[in-house]
Amino acid sequence: MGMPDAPRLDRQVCFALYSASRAATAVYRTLLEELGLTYPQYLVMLVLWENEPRGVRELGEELGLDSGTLSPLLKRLEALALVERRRSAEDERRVAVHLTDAGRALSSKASGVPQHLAAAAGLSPRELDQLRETLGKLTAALHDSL
Amino acid sequence: MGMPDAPRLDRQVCFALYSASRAATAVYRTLLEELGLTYPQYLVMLVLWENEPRGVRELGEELGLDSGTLSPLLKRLEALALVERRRSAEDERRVAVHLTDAGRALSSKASGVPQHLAAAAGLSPRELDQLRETLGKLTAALHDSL
DNA sequence: GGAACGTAAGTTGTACACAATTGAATTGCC
DNA sequence: GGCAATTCAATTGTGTACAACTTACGTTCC
Repeated sequence: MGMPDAPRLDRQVCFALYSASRAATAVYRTLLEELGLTYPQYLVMLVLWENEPRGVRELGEELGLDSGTLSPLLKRLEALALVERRRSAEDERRVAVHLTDAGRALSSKASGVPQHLAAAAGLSPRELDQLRETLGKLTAALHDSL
Repeated sequence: MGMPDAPRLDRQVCFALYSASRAATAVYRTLLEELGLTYPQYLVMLVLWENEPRGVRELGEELGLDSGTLSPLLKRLEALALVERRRSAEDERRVAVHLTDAGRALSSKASGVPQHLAAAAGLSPRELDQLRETLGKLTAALHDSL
């Protein structure tokens, strides 16, 4: 029944991680549908709601995404009229991403999302805390190993 | 400094999940490079190494992926001569995915991957166990909420 | 002040994910 | 038996991810 030493074991943690991440994205998908955002777009908006304007590189550092991902994503946010990209006057290489009024206004419509997600998670606050901490350690160790 | 009630809190667990998952995929990317596989392709091979042949739908159920993801992925595995797809004779709708000799042989080359990943994770066996369990509960709850 | 180096954002190409649709094959139910 | 409903895989279209490359701009250091 199966190959003698096929690495089944490893499916465990990494596959669990992969599955959980996709499941969370799926829940976000339904919640964010009425806002017209995807999960990565929502993450960018979260960063901008905290503090704006931000450079593309800055956004990339906060989210761990590179310009290959962010450039088209920001173009779509701009097409939705939620952000504006302006070439910096001092440094023409930089593009500052500003919120529009509509982008700022979306913040209040998104304010219920975290509670919905916490409810859908079905874990106690203690478990969520523990999970966040373990995932942080894991991410750091994985990055160090590269 | 920042919007009054922008939902920063929620970046925590879900963003941690998203980051950890991408970090794990990045480590797999370097490990699997010499095998010529991506992480999702490796997952499919793991399932096939366990038991073979499998239908596309079966693979999809094990991995939580649909035919829109699997069909092109399996085509690439076939182009690599690791699998063969054969229309079932009894039910012409079904496609059975078989391993080739090369596909079977790859199993031994992949046998070191789990250990490498466990080492890169930097977590104790107890933490990994706990993490796997919590992620399992989380994934189940998230799926139930849809 | 001009070449070498470095940095920022964008582009290209490959590979997932997933919703929605299609088309072929099977099953159920009259 | 025959047709509607279902099932299966593939396809289409959109949106990430990320490596590799390009282009434009700045900085340094002669």
